[in-house]
Amino acid sequence: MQADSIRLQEPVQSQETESLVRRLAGPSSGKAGLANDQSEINRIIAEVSKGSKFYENEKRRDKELTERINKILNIRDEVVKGVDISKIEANVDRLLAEFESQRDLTQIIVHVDMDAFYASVELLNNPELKGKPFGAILSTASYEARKYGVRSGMAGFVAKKLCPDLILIPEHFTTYMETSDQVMSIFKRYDPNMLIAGCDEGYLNITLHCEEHSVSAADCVQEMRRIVFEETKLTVSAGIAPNKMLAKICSDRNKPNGQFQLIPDRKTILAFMRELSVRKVFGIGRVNERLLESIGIKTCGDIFTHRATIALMDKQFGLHYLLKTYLGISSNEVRPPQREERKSIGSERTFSPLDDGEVLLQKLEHIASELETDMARNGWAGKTITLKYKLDTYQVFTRAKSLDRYVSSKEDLFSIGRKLFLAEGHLKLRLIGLRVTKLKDLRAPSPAGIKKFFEATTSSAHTRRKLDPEDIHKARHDYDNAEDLHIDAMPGFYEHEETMHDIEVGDIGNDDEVGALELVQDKVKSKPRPPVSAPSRSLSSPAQVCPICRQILKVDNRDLNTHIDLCLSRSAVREASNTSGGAGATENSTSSSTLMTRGWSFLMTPKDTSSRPKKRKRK
DNA sequence: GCGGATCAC
DNA sequence: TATGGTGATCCGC
Repeated sequence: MQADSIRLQEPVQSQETESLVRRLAGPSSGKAGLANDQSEINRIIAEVSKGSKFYENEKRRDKELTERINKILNIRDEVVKGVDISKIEANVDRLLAEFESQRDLTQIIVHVDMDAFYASVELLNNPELKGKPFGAILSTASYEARKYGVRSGMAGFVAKKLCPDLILIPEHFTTYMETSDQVMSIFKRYDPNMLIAGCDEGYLNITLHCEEHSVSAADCVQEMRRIVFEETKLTVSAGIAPNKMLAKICSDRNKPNGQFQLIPDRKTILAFMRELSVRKVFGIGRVNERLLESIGIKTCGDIFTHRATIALMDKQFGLHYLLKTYLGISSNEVRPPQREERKSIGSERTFSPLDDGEVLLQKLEHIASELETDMARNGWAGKTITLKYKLDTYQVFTRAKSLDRYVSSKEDLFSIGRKLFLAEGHLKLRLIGLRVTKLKDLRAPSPAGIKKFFEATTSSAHTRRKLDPEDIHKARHDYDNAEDLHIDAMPGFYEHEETMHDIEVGDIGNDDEVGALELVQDKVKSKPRPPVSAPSRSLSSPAQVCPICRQILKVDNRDLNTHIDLCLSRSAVREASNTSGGAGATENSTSSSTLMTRGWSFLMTPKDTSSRPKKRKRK
């Protein structure tokens, strides 16, 4: 077969090609949904994309990632040299035991997830589409279309190539939002305190409901799904588990129109996690998947196998996060996002590439105007303005300015944005946007007058004038109305109350070493290249001295830094394996525990919504 | 404080 | 010909 001969030749091609092809398949591939033969689909996507600016950008990023991986592998090779692995493992195992002791199996958490939500709503309103592959660019694809590899976010012409019969329809955003509200209100009957996480999913804690109605979790969810279907004709999938991370993974298990329960039993959970691909875990995307893969971690079970490596490279991998993932432990706190948790508000627009400064300024002015409206409607002002732009090459840059006063008017937003923009010189852009951070809540009660607060809330926030349809539309669109938040918030899977300063795995560094590192980092040039042209990189590499090993190196700053990383790891490891009883005598372990807790270098920790320890076992 | 990167939806 | 918008977080300066 021809396919075979092609496959035989494949390994000759660089890994780069393989990973690039995967990258092009899009961010969602592998996360959820079909597990069918992706390779042919990926091949088509790569072929059709080839040569475009988008493709070139993906290629560049893929190359950078490959370099990053090589660097990590080098560090790992150095770091494991001559260390007592079993000793490190023993320390990790103590950490695991500590986490284990905090496991909470008492809550019944449900993750509900509408099946192909937008597409399903379209089907209701246009039954003609039934059984046909259709999609709306950038927002949805029916299950039939997904079979062909069509994904949301995909360029129309690529989608058409995958599925020539694809029907493209306009999207009806307001309808989706109204339907979403309808569905959410049903969920709220089971948990009025639920967390809405986007327009088609949410988390519920049904512990109380099940107790009060003497009903099992499975029956409760079954009923909830039935009622949603009866009232809206939409199907929903659900996962039942003792925490948010597990519930979310479970809701994907029997999709579409199914539910899956992970019984709250330690052994069951461990067995479940052992086989689970790390890619399914919230917070692990395409990049982290590849980084983990590079050190042999594909499933959550592999985390345990490689726990020593991870511990030695906590900075790169985030030991605590991965250990909790391996154990299937995460936050089980369910509550709506609070207004004061809001960190930024922004607006941005993509257009066909443009290099006329005047026209770009007009775009910027329009953005400023939209942002003003948005901020006014929701009662925000802010101190820092960030300009964002994307070149026609798809490279993204941001430029920020902090002020000594709060702003919210279009005039302020535009004039600051314009300054930032003009400082960049001549650019060819495909996107421009503004974001405001350091927010002040204009609706927050003033510290001075409680009375004022009371009047304000009763008149404007709670019993405001009747909503007209326009208002509903807008409120849905911009997520943060007082009561009914539709914020795409981080569910906050992991609480890392770091109560374990007494446990150390690889005591990374003493203060001297930290100091040395910082000293060097100060000298390192900031790497972002100037956006337009300007060849980056200094050409020659002056000789430099490593502050740790005193070796003289003829390398540039970046490589020097890599070298120092190695040196630091090495000495840290020596120390860790030389120190007998590493954990015992460290009552005051500020430096190491700081480093430990800070080690989230690339595995983003979903936000820890502090607060309300449900049943903290220890203080 | 700033800028780049990653991630979720 | 052609690949989104909003918000969050973390790291390394």
